[in-house]
Amino acid sequence: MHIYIEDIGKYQGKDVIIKGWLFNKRSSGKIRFILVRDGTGIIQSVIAKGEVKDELFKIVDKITQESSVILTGTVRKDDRAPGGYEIIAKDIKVIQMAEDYPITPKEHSIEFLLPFRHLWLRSKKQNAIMRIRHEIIKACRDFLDNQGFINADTPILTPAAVEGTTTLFQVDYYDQNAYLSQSGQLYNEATAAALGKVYCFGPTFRAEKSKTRRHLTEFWMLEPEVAYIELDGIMDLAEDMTVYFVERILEKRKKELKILERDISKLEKIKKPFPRITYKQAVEIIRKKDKQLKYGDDFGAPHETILSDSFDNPILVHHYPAGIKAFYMKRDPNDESLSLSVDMIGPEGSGELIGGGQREDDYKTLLKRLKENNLPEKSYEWYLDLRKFGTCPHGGFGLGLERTIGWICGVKHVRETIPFPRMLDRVYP
RNA sequence: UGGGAUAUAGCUCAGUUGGCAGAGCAGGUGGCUGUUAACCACCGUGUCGCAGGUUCGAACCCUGCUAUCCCAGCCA
Repeated sequence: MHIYIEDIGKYQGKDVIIKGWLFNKRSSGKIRFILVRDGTGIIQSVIAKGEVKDELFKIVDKITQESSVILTGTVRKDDRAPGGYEIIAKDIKVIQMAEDYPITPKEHSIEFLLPFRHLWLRSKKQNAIMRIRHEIIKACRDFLDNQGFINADTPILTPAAVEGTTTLFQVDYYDQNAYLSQSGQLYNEATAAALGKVYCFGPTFRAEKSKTRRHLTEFWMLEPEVAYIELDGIMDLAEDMTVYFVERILEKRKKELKILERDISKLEKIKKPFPRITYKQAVEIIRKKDKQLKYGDDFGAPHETILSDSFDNPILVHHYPAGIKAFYMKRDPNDESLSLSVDMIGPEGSGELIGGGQREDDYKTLLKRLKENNLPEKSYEWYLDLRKFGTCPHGGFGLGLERTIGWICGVKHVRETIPFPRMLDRVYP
């Protein structure tokens, strides 16, 4: 019976079939140990001379790393085996003998590994990161779905910029130009007014000349948007969702965190309530360590790290000056210079994980903002309509998936948190 | 787009004052009946990033170029 290695514990004493690839092998006299991986785990198999056909024994000596194999044998509990179980081999069928696998069992540099990303994904740590990525996605979706959110995805091909055109990828769209979406937010506002509570989740594209450990040109963003919500409610949502997926990872993916040598105690400290501080208070905290920063400046990466080092939890920074936020942010009725915006700065220097806020919901004010930003009114006609036909206070946020995974996994650079990273100088493989 | 660094064996790196091109790992062969990144012995491997220059002599010094990595702005 074909089984997966992650389920091996259920088959003690039984004969099973494992379909996978050779991870590594060792030998000692008349006994051979092979490690087979199948994507769900790694299992050791023992091949002893005299207990199997001589022919099989010879094949084992020849199998190369990453050759595809089908292993048949009996499951046995044994403390000497990594993982606690091993398979006493009865038969091994080589589906294809791999030649000179480039990623040998030793340390490699990132320069070497990146062009082999298609193979690098087979390694233990990358496997663990991808499993955590999957779990975070699933947890966020479950969290939103349980609260009655509707997944209403927004287009990737869009007619115009959301916030300026310099950072957009342009594509030919029959006889006109289109752009790859850099946010689903504006469309989210339309679906929120149609469905109440919505989210979109998909790839977003930024043609920024960014070459930092927190940037990809193609990344995934989860964007919830809610009708009849105000800034405090948006912060509650961001906080609750974060606590939810952190708990889920600690519950279901401890094994993967261990493979990644992640300090779990840091994640166990994530508890409600998160500190909520105004932009002004944040500036004061940062200025204790960096006098260069002035009120009105946006935070750079080192500033975010100073902030995150001051707390165990993620920090919700709200009421940024309107000048450093997008045109659609609603202004604070008590102070027109401030926006009803919020960013969530992740712990341990993981950076801005969430950006969002309450949207401008007044037709005349929004029109004025468009003009101030020299945005083409015609392209935004449909967006303005949302303020003409039953406007209401509403808002939401965007969560950067790769940065979130980087934080949870304790991986510094976001390129390892997506199967195939797209960066300024890299679109292969 | 700036600032910093690197480029030597398949990989990770060392290479002293300018004087024969090195090690570990991976690979190959042999040995070992419970190995855990197994171990032991033996074996092979080079456009020293590219193009010039200085020098009796350059991996090393000088000039230019190319590529890559790190950090940052913009942002999620």
